[in-house]
Amino acid sequence: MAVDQVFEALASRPRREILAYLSAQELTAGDIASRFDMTAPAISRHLSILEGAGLVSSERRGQYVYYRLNKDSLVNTLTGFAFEICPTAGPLKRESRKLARKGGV
Amino acid sequence: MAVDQVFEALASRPRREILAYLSAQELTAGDIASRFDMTAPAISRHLSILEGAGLVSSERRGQYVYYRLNKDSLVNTLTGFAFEICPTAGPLKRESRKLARKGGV
DNA sequence: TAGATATTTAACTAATACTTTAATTGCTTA
DNA sequence: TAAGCAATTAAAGTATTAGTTAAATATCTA
Repeated sequence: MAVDQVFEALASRPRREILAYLSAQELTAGDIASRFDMTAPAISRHLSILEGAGLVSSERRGQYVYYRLNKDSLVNTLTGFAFEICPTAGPLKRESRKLARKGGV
Repeated sequence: MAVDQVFEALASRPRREILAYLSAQELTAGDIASRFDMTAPAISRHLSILEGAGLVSSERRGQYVYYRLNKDSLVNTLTGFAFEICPTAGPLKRESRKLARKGGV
């Protein structure tokens, strides 16, 4: 797993915001660009960094390129790191309880 | 919470390694520097970035400055972000189950 | 107090990253 | 095929970052 690239990719607020947008639905590059005060090439670069880190995937459908979030990749990297640094920290355990109560698998 | 600073701080392999070292025990700046092929001033900078992000704390005791990990800060930020992006992703739930089974509070 | 050790700050250099404009590629449709 | 939209790549400039050495600050000890 490309931990270096993941953390590098996350070290940018616009890139984290892109992930947040993609968490709700897949979007075209243009959709994403329209949500930022930034040129299309700039967004394209950010997207390629996110894709290089394995955090998103892209698929061309006709004229458009659709991007979607790779949720497992993101969560695996973050929790993997968190557990490595801090195997039994409180907050994560609290989240765990919450999920367990909800019956989340 | 300074999410920006946290992710900025984590976007550096040596800084993540420092956190890993500190996860086991508190260490002086010199202890840490001796583990890297880097000058003391460079390490000092890394430490101040980590401290600025709230990920570590420092305390001078006599001649030495001891650094320790702020576990909650790290885990809160990472899991907070992971849950924001991806509230019910598989891996985290898997970790949750594991912890629940162990009886981890 | 003088000297030695630990750490940080300052000043500088080299390498990276970000953004913009301009040019290019891929696809659609008239 | 030509025109037009979507998206990326290329080129170039600016800004930020990481690292170095040298100097300053803090503390300990002889």
